[in-house]
Amino acid sequence: MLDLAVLGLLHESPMHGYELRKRLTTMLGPFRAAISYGTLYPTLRRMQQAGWITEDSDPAEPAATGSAERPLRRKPGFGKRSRISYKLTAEGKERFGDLLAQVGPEAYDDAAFGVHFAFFGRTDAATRLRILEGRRRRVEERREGLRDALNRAAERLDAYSLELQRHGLEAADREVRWLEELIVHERTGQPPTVTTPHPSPGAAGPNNTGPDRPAGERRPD
Amino acid sequence: MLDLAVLGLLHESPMHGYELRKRLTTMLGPFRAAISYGTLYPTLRRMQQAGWITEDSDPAEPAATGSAERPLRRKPGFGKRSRISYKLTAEGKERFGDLLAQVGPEAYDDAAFGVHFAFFGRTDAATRLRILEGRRRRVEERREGLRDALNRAAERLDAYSLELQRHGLEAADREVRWLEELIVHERTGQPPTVTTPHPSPGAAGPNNTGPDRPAGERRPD
DNA sequence: TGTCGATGTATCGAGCCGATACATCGGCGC
DNA sequence: GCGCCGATGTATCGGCTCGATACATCGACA
Repeated sequence: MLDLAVLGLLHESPMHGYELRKRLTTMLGPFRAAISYGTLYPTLRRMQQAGWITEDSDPAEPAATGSAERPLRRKPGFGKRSRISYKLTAEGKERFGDLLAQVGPEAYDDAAFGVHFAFFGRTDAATRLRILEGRRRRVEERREGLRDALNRAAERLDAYSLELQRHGLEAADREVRWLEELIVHERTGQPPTVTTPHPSPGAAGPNNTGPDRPAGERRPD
Repeated sequence: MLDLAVLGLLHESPMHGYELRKRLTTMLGPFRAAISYGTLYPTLRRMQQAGWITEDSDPAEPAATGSAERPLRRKPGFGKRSRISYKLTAEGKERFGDLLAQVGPEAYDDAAFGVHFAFFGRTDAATRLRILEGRRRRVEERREGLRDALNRAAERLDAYSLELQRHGLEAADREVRWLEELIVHERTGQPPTVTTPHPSPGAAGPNNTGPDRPAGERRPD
């Protein structure tokens, strides 16, 4: 889950941990609370050891400002810049493509679905459809469970528990309808968000005209 | 979080782990996926060591059915009953009351809020209001974050990310409105769920007429 | 008789979180 | 100029939690 998100963000441009966390938080906003540093930094180290990312010594200011050698931060009271930028390796890009294409049941969980969806612009149409339908089935099961609980145990529950179940049922129902709309749009080749204030002319639209694009190697802008 | 839920369920009647998990799953349905046994059993052991619960040797069938010895599970091929029922101790009831009354910021997280809400029938009115308002503030913050992200970065995001943010924003907005209704009902002394199919006459209604009831010792039925 | 799914208890490795610590930098008041 | 403070930024630790897995029992159905 986190791997895919980090690889996708670093695919756009190199970044350091702090910035990465901010982007992750907004990206996962609807589904998770936030990513802790206690999660992010071990993940970065693990991905570095796997060879998917490397430390990038200076992304924006390539030390050309003067003769100052910028000795790095490593030991406290010694050294300089405190930022460590990470960038994708070739293996990292490959890994990103693999993770985008392979869709297991774990892709239907709240957070994982959000990440996959956020990268739909780089995903081929067949995979998009599979993910949307798998997610729909997942939420439908949840909805039926709620509905059964409401019908079977209505008398045994007090008013507050009842209201909680009712609220959950409504939310699940709403998400199913949302997914259904998206699936229809996918099938007819329409991009989503026809109601968005900014139609984002041309450039930002996903590649939906040709189905089954290879889903790798696509410049963000 | 789990502690409160388990104590609350065992407060109604003794139960074994499997049953406990099923009830927890429906109770937390709207907010979490499910509680794993790898979470539940260590929690039960911890609560047992803390003295809040004890093993109950036979709740429904007190071995009076006959001379059949019901070989237990303990060691394979040795021993007796396979179910282990747990019940609350006096300390457990006390602990439950404490957890119900004390409301920190952790009570506003998705899952914890759901648990607190499910036990509102045993919570005094002042605490109910504090939890609802805290939760509202929490969701409002999330909503504003989403709104800002949508306004600031609308051009930089592709259509799918945009749609994801929009969907999350709508969900947050809806929950805020739901909370607001509940708060109004609390303030005017009305119980929730006026739109429920079963009005549940009398018996199941929470004690909302008298504010600041001591929030302990109340038979479920 | 066999075996299959539901019930039931239990553990393990790995992931993840909240709290915490510490360092740097720019701006603001004085 | 100077100190303080909040935002930026990296990092670790203990403990909770999950998914996978193992194993045992029981009723049903062929």
